[in-house]
Amino acid sequence: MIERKDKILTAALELFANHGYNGVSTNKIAKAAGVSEGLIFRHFKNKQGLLDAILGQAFEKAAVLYAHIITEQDPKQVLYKTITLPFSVEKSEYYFWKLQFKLKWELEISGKEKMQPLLDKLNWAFGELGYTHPREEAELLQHLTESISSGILKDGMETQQHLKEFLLAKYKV
Amino acid sequence: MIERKDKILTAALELFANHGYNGVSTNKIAKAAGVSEGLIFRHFKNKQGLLDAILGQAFEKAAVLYAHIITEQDPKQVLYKTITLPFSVEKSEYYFWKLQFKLKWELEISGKEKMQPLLDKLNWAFGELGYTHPREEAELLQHLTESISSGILKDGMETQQHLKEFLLAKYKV
DNA sequence: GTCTATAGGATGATAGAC
DNA sequence: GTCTATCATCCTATAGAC
Repeated sequence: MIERKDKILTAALELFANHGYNGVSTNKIAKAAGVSEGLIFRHFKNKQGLLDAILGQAFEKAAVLYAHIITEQDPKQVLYKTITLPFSVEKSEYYFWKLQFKLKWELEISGKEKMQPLLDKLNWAFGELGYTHPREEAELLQHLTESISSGILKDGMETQQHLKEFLLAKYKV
Repeated sequence: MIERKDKILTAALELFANHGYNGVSTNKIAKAAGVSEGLIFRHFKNKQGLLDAILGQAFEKAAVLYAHIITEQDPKQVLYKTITLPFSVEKSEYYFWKLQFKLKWELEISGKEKMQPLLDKLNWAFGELGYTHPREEAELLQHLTESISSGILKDGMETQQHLKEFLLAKYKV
């Protein structure tokens, strides 16, 4: 039995991911979830509380993905996993992922702190591999995966697939 | 004498760039411009019309910047101008630039077509310079400038400055 | 061109019954 | 937990006077 609270969360996630926070009313969310509007406020206090609940879920999902890279001990594997990460996101987590990018611009929620450990790990990996400017290489690769992710979300994974192969060859991993 | 129509455009640009299209009401725009709300609808028909007018201005500004690169005949200079472009945007055009990124996500206005001639030019330049995969190199560099632009808009130009030097050295331009 | 006033509807949020 | 009814506020847009 699917709880109504979860139906609200699922409907809100999809709507927020597709139309942004300010682009979706609680009325629309209630209708999409097949639930009365008042119930949203019972469960989440207000609209912002609903968003926070979804963001909490997103944070957990992201932490799992990042842990795979941060705990990796082989520097070449760190690069490999970083490059392939945008291409390995599950269909079921697609909306969580899109929401991150949407809110980063709409509400200027940066999520920069969450990326710092990843940047540090890349820095370490490039150093281990003998690159002369590991810090800059790390920032560059992070910028690349960021923009490739954006490309996947906007135009589909097929349009970026060839860049994965190209990057893996370029970094020899 | 500054026309009231321009005051509306200026105020709306700043507000849209900072809070997004759905995050700003015509009431707020009117107050920021020191103008009656009704005047907005006289001049621009509706809120969307106001946005379209601003987007028209933004398009013109962008076309000028891109023309500098597309008309360039020296392949090395094409790379140089592409890399330095995000760092050469005028303070006065900052809001236009930020608005592009905001709307790309909020309203899913891609602006992809506008970038195609730039991508073709980069493709040509990398080919001229003897790169074995000019198409992929072009897409990679475009992704990089896209993400560096994003970084400048979010965290300031200082935070990305060292990447400019690093990229110029990397591409030997 | 510009303002004031206002219509008509949507929005976030609450109260009370079941 | 859930729904219905409702409220005060805000929103886009229009009408009419100056």
